[in-house]
Amino acid sequence: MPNAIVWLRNDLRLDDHPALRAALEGGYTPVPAYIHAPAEEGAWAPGAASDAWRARSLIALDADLRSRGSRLLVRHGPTADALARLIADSGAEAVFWNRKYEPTTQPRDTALKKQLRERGLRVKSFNGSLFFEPWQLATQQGGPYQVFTPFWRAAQAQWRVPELWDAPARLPAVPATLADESAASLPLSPRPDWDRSFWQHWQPGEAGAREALEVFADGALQGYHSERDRPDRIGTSRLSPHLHCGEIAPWRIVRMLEPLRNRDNGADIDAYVRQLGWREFAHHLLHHFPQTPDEDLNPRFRRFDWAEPDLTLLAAWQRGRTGVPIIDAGMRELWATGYMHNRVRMIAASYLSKHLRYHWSYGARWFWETLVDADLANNTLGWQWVAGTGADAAPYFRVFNPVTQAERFDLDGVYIARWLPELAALPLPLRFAPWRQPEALATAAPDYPRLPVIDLDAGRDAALAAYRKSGPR
DNA sequence: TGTCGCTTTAC
DNA sequence: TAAAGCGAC
Repeated sequence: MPNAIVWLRNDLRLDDHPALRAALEGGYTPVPAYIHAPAEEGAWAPGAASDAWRARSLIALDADLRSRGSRLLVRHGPTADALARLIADSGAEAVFWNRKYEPTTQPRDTALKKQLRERGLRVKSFNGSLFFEPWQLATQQGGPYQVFTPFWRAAQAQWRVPELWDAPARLPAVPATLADESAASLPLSPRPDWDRSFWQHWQPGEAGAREALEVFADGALQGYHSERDRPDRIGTSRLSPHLHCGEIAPWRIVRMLEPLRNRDNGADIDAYVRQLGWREFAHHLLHHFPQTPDEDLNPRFRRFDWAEPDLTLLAAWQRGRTGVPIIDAGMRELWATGYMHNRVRMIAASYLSKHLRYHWSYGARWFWETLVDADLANNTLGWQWVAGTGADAAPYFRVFNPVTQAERFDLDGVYIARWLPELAALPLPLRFAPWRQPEALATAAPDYPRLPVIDLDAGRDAALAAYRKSGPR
């Protein structure tokens, strides 16, 4: 059988893998390959936490391949050279991959496709990660959607969920002449190993993704619609890092959840699928507005009076020492697990971009380095949304009050107590705003900040004043 | 997927 | 006196 390179990127799975399927159905021996080439992703090369995740995911993928008689080839970039060498060494006649949509990698992949075809290879790319290609949905005028609701309405009108496809139990062996390099040898793990504590919370890899889906389907799905905002509960799917690496296809999630639909959980399933819709929307926006990882989409903010970050305060935000418990709990959850509950992400992001008035890109960069689910489309949309600078964004004047939010969503203070154990001794209303009783705080937690780094009222007022000053419209 | 301050309404 | 309603940011 002729060989076909199956170039793996953010699709580290075997089931529901269009490129792998195309190789097999085309009568090829798949040669699965991963090429490490972070420099080609420019300023948004994967951050440390998602690298650490990917290192484990690659090892899991290699094990899955080996259990079926194949294996993963690992190579170093430049990608064009690594592919050329793989093609030469294997005599491959075809190259298949699933598309990525980032502004740096997409032009690279388009150019590669052209070059490889000119050399007589059969090359084909597929949609391996989205319900819709980012260019597929368009407004009546033919432009991109900038508001989620009409985007989602259009998506639902054309809704089609791909068939599931299970990879065969046996795969053809990769030619023995192709050299091995262990996935474990890639420089993807942070030093020092700050990620050590992550892995009691996560199992990277396709099996881990499938297990996370089962846990969600049997648990948090019931009541997801209301509980997903509760950081103190396991109220979310926790599938985001698995989705980011492509360890599971979103259509498999939908196909697994839909049969569970009953009288009680219809709103829960709809609410979850709607979140997958935001992921689609994020990719749609990144495709049409490729500058948005670095620039405000709304031009009004070019003349907005962002504050020059004080590096000490920025570090306080990063490491959970702002003096505002719900934010510090979230930032410490992030540091300890590589993840933060979505509701808390919004509260922490609002504080950075409004109370502190730092440009959201400082926060986006920190999340990029520390989130295991860091995804350029989602991270960009999320930050521009909270900061009020993006598409269909919360208006800038919508300022979250972190005390009110904590009272509403962490009502028993359990989340705060979990990540800020030093505050667990404080009684309830005080735990949300400990500066209101300095003596009690000093006794319970002598090392915790006495006051928020920015006073809540003063920060809010300054943000609103800056917004007014940035002009009409 | 907000907050605040003010007014109105209900008791 | 407090909950509910409303407009402005």
